[in-house]
Amino acid sequence: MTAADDASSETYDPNAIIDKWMKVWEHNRTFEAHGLTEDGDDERKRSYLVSMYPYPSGDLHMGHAEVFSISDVFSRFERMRGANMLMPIGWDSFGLPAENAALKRDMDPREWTYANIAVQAESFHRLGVSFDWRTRLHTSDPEYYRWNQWLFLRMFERGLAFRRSAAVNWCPVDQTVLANEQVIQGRCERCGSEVVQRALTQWFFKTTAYAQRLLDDMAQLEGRWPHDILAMQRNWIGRSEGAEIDFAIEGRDEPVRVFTTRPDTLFGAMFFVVAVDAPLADELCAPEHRAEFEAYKRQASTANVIERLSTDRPKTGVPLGRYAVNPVNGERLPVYAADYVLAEYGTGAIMAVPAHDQRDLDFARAMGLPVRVVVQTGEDDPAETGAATAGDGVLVNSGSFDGLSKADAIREITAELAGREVGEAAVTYRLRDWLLSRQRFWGTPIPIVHCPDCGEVPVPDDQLPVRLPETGYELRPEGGKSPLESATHWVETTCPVCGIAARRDTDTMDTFVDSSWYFFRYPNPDYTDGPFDPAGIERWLPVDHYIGGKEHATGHLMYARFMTKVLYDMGMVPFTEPFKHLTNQGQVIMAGKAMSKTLGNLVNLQEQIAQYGPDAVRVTMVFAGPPEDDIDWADISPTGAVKWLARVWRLAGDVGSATGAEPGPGSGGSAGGASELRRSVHRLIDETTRLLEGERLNVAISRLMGLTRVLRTAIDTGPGAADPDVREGTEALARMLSCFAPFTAEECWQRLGHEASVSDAGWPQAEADLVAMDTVTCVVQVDGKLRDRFEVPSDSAEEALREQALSSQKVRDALAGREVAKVIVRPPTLVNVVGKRG
RNA sequence: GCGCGAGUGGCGGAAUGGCAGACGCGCUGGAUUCAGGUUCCAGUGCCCGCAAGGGCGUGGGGGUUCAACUCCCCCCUCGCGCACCA
Repeated sequence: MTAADDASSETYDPNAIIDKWMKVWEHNRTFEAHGLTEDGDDERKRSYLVSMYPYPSGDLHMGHAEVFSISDVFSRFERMRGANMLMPIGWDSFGLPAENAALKRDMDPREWTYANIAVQAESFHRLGVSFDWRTRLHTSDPEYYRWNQWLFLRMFERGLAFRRSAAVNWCPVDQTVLANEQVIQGRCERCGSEVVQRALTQWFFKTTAYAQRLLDDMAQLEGRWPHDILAMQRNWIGRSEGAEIDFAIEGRDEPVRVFTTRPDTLFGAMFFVVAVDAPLADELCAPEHRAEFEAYKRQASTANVIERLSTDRPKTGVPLGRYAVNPVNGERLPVYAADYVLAEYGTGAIMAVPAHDQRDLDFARAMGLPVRVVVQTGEDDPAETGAATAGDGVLVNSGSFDGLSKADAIREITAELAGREVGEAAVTYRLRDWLLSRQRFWGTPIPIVHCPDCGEVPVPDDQLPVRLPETGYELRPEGGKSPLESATHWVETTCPVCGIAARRDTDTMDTFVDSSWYFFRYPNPDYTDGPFDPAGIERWLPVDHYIGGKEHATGHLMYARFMTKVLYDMGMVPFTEPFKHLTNQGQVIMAGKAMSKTLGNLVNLQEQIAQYGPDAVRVTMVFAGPPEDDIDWADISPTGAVKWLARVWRLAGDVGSATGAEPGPGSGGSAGGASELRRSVHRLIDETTRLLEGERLNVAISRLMGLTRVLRTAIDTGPGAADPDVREGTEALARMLSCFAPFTAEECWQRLGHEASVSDAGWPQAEADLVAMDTVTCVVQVDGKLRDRFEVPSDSAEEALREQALSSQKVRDALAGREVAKVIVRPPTLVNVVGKRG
């Protein structure tokens, strides 16, 4: 009876078609961008879509499947719509896990890394991701990290790369320092162990010099980056406005400067606090307090970061036996050392105003120090309640400034201090410089030679790259020393300037250096005259659409923005922001928890693919919810996707094998004579298109499912499989499906009698006159509640709809005799009849 | 503590001021099948009712509006980020 009977002897085998189409795409170079670095005659709009590159730890996992499934929908959609699309792929192949794996197995990190890359590359092929494989790069290749070194040297020349001693985050397990961005709640991001503070000499990039620009340039990203990422970055940069104020110190020539956001509370300063780990504390300590101070300092430095972070910990500190002088009233303020003041923020010293700062009040109460209210807010006395008052109010106990509001007082007191040159308005940021040196092997060697005579000497450009030594020595880091220290032949060199014996720097770079610019190199990964090809930059950059997880909000994304601004200042790129549009896909979790080996709740991607096929896994990921939402794999199953894809596959088989219809575009024709089927098909094409434009991928799939049902019904109970309108709809379905399920879509396209590739067939065009509705359903409400509905011409006038509604029996019943107070008409879809009350 | 976001059927989710629950999963019933972990059809928010139909319903409370899942205010719960940043 139906054509389905003819095709029913075959079955849909999603895994049998993988190799076939992989080879076709590769042979036809289907997904290669046109003219990577050369001008061509290609008139199409160029579009550059980048997914955050993977780290090669083992095979691809469910998380990768999600990012790349989503990315591939965006990319294929744009390509089908006529863009000259570049979707590159590379590997973030330096880093700790490779090194730890190598140590465990007693092998070279290179072996482990490149073996994993090979596995992942094959898995990407089998997932059907439409990469241009010519872009492939690995950051651990000397041809790549050479340019990390080159960029480092340019930054060194500009004073943006420098070395200094600082209290740094130290992971005792991984035996390396960590950037602030890599410390999560006091723990190492990698291994989860508690981070401790150590004083070490380390390399930094001067990100603080770009704090204001990182903030200002967010204006370019507003609306095109997720709102919460921008909020996190703004928070992370942490701009504070206030004043810097000089306090004279008795017995010291130089005053000590403090930063405060509340210069209006200066008359309420009752004591003065210096960060216990700041050099200033050591300097200011009077001899009779030395023993007590040293004991406290020791105690504070052994506290780990987690303890330091706990906000409700009682305040502690010791007096230093010195006095600071308040510049506005000459009062002598006792100086304390305490660990609640941070050495790294502001100037490492504060004026303490217990009445109006909770921390200062806590400290004052612990130490029995006086409290003086200087802003009358109407709240109860902080000395009694223990709650500092931070709100607006009127100044009291503040000499000639009494009576001023908070805002006025901030302005006037700052001006007064500035006039006497003991203070000035100031801005401070929470952002710290980027600590980039790591005491590990598997990273980019820092291209500096330490010469006993010349100091820090850059390795000349023509000697780059400084290659990592071959292994064969102890890789295990120890005691804060890089494993490279033990590669004696590598370390020992001569000074490039004076030629005497010198030593190479043995630190390697944070891998976030690698990832801060990799997207610039993709268009020409073999370029040898610089880190990236200017022609590629000109043609493809900045990135039109960047896709990746939001765990990189204040790390990678901040570093990439920083690096782009540095490159802009160097004249190497003509833009200041690298990523025009950012999408954060959610995570794939399992039963409410992140998947992890330790929890034993890993879902294996290859098993899922083996069971359901790559297309069903892709569709399941994309259909599960909006791209930015997490997917709980425990809540969903690819069985629905498999069923749907098989349904489409049978549909294409039925239409392809039906006699009487030739392959080709639909019959077209005028809207007047168009079938209801064609109208439905074109309406669904239109909706799907607009949903994809709005990045509503999950809803777009629901429309394709709807199209599938419409076509099935048309075959079974309508005009049949040979009908040209059915063919038109089925071909449109195959084309649109190719974004989500590329293998199945190719197979359908072939069953419909076409040559590969469906990806070259173009996106179906919805015809406007078919999309437009002749009639619509008009709903009639009484007092806002639905009471009736009728089909009306879509150009119905307001008056006609009003009359029709008022003559409805159901409306009259609902009114129950009440008079009509008002009728709201929204032609042609809604009438609301409002009855009189009472 | 500060910042951001979310709460809709048994589940994932649709609906961004105008028909709440599209689409899918699951479940129930039926058809097909030698068989079914196949396919197809129908049903599926809750309550009353044989039905027609009616009432209730988007975390809670208030408000704006002819009309609120949607906008505003308060509260509750959950998630994420930062966290002694002066």
